[in-house]
Amino acid sequence: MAAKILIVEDEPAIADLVLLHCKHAGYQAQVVHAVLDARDVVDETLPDLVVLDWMLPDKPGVDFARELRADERTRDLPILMLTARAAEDDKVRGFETGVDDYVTKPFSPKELMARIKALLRRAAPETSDAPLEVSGLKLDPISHRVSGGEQALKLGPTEFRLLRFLMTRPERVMTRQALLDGVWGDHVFIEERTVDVHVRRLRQALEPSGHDRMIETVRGGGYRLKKA
Amino acid sequence: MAAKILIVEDEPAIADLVLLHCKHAGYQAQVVHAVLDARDVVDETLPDLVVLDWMLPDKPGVDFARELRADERTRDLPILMLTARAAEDDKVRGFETGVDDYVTKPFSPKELMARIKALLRRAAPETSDAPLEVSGLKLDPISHRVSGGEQALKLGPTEFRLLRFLMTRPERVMTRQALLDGVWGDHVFIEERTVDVHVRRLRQALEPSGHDRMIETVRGGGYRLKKA
DNA sequence: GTGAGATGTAACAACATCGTAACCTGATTG
DNA sequence: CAATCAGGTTACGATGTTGTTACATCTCAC
Repeated sequence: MAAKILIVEDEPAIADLVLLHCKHAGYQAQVVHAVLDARDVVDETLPDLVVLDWMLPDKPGVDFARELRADERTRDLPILMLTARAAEDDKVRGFETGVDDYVTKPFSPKELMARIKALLRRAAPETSDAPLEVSGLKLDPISHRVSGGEQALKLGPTEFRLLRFLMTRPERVMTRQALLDGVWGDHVFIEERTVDVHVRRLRQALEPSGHDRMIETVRGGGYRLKKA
Repeated sequence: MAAKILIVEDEPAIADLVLLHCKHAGYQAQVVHAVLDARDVVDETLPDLVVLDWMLPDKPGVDFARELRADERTRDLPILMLTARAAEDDKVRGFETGVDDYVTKPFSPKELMARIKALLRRAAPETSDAPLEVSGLKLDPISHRVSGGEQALKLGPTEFRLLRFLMTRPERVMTRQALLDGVWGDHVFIEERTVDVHVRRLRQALEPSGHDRMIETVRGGGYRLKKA
């Protein structure tokens, strides 16, 4: 399951360079040349990381970054900014929009790939224990409380971890194996069908507030936490 | 009251990156480039957290970490190690000296900040002697008096420290290990089940005023002091 | 429609967690 | 020294949780 990378870059030489390296590293990469196209691709495929040029024909890259941050669906999508400018001022502006990392041209492909890898490795914002909310369903990792609307919900430990995992990755289809790795641990030996049972239990636990319908089954794919 | 962060890093690019992010996150941050300078700053300002590079011009960062651990004043000062080496071996060496966390370059600024935040939160100071009150339950750290409503309550020493610890962290699920670290001391070797017994005793002591129900059990998680 | 594969559901036995009481030790007190 | 007390550990039973399995139901290609 290779990570999907979207490259937004109008200079062909650079775009090709990055694309090539990404593919070589085993990622599923795709180039677009303008923000307009980028929006479409993000909507359709929801990539795992965006490599974003600062200067683009139709719109500055920072603006697009801001757009991504504004949308719940892409709030945590890692963004790596690519730019010729090295001025301190720009760095500040970049970080203020929530760009995750910053590479100035000319760059070494090796360094770029290392940073991409690092971002992907930690893409899962599981580390943060900020309260989560998806469409009225609230989960607080600190107090371990879950509520749907005004209704307090009672979850078992595994259901809690499962829901937390899903809420940090809304709209994303998670395979049963991915759920086992993420919720149970990387190397456990558990039947995939067990996931189904826990999804069922989680749905049951969410029923009182009606949020059980947020968990969609993707036939042949896995499960997905629907946003609205 | 922003937390003070000291950054010990000789590579300007990285130092700036970290500094920028710290400031952006609202911390009071300062960069020094060598252990020699770091010592001075620590003595003068006693920061709340140190971001420490592994390799420094005058001395390895680990050595400085060891120094900090040896001094009573800085024994509990959180240290986050920054290193280019990814070898497992180094990680072990880092943790052995009492480094609290470890980030390998290249790193995602987002991840770094998340870890800094986590470390700062973990070190949340017990220090204040101000009287505590949570939902009608009152505790005075100075006179060691506890009362629920009009009812005066009688607690043993350990129960008192346990209650105080919980009252400074209401609504937060505390694992048994966290309670052992916080109430008994950081590295004691005591059975986790012992916590249960003391929670039981504390509940019994709170029973006269009915506040015993404030202490909730979180199955598979630990205990939590309910607020309302 | 039919059949095969995928998913939902319920039941179950193994296991883990937790509350509680009892026990033991060492320190303190009178 | 005896009595008391606080604190840590252990044992046991009640209850909750979990992974698996078997069977029901659904979906889709043919």
